[in-house]
Amino acid sequence: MSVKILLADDHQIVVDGLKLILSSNEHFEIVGEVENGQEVLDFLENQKVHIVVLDINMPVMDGITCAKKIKSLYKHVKVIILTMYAQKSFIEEIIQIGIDGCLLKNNTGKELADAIDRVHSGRSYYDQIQSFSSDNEEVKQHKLSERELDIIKCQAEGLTSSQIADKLFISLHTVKTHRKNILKKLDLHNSSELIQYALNNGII
Amino acid sequence: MSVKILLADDHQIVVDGLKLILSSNEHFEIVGEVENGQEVLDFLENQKVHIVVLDINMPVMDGITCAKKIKSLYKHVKVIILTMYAQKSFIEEIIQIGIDGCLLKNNTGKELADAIDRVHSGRSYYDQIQSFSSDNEEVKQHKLSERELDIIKCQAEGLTSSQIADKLFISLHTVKTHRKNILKKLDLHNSSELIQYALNNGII
DNA sequence: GTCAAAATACCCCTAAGTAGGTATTTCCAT
DNA sequence: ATGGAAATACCTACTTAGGGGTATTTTGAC
Repeated sequence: MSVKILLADDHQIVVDGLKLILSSNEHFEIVGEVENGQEVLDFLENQKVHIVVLDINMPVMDGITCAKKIKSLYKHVKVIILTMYAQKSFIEEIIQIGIDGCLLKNNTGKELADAIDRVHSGRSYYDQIQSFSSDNEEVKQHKLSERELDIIKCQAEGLTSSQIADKLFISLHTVKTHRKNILKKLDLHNSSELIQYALNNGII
Repeated sequence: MSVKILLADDHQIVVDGLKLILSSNEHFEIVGEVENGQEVLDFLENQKVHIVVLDINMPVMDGITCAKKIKSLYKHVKVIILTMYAQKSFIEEIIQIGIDGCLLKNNTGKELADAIDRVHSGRSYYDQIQSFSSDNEEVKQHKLSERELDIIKCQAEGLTSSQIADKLFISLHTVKTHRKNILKKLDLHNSSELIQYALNNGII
């Protein structure tokens, strides 16, 4: 029986490429292509899928959030994350969520195919990432809370602290406290570094 | 005679995909794959290439800088830019440099093949971009000077204004003036928006 | 129920950024 | 050589961010 694969990436040309890479393997079957996390969930409602290949940086719903929902709603569906950067800060989260595989986009197509085979057979596939997963302690300290992520997202939109306060219905003091904690956790020192970090780590 | 194509993208999986997409067309020949702009120039020194397909966001040397050098050193070599975002701010520059084609990564593989055919036959291919190129006036106002780009890059590193001043050997006042002008030109209002803009437009 | 983490909110103070000017010099192109 | 853009520098003023506290309430896990 062929492995039913759903591709989720907002760049059509990447999807076209992945499709061709995977179609060279005859027991792979691309059952769908979608552009964001929400569409993944919509798709899974109606179609049988073995493996979802997820881009981390997608509009509407990002890959990590999507993976979380997949794993809580469809335990049997395997998830492979495809990402542009080595996203250290997410490794702990990725493992905790139970994501089955993780590859950088500078892997080769063959490695993706290998990862799919491996994951489909119930094992996991982490490339260039084993090194991180050992020292859980430190990683854990870097993990941000949901509310802290809210703050970052608002700030990335260019909102000032008081605008964020209004939007989230909290006090200006609270916003400042959150950002203070974020900067401390991540060892950053100003908003420029924060936005850079957030973009490079798939937070926004 | 087949069209000799050089692919330049730092994501191997995208390159693998492009290769497969293009190899379905028998008069295309992928003569090389490289990871950054410098390698493109090295390659062109020794090999005959008709068309270079360039990613904008590459390490070591970005796509725009590379395209400039290609066009000044090898007038006969055609350049097609492949980019993640609609990079409004670069359109004027792209046209001025004489880049032959520009596609977003959310185009399909077939569109890339069409673009290559079109460019190879001496025409140009701009997708979703014609709309910008008409009103040159406004675009020109958004163009940033070299020094302004320096300031942005420093700020993206997390440097404060006085640190930037020290690094560039100019006065704190000058740094502030530059940033003020940048924000005004781009109609942005704080550093978070600026960094976001810079990352989305290939400035950093 | 208890404990810890998260979210909330306030205080202080200093540093930095934002926004409006004006003005000079340097450099390139017509 | 002359105009215009770019880079430089300074002024005032106001706002925002950054960094140090402390403290309460809410929430979820065990």
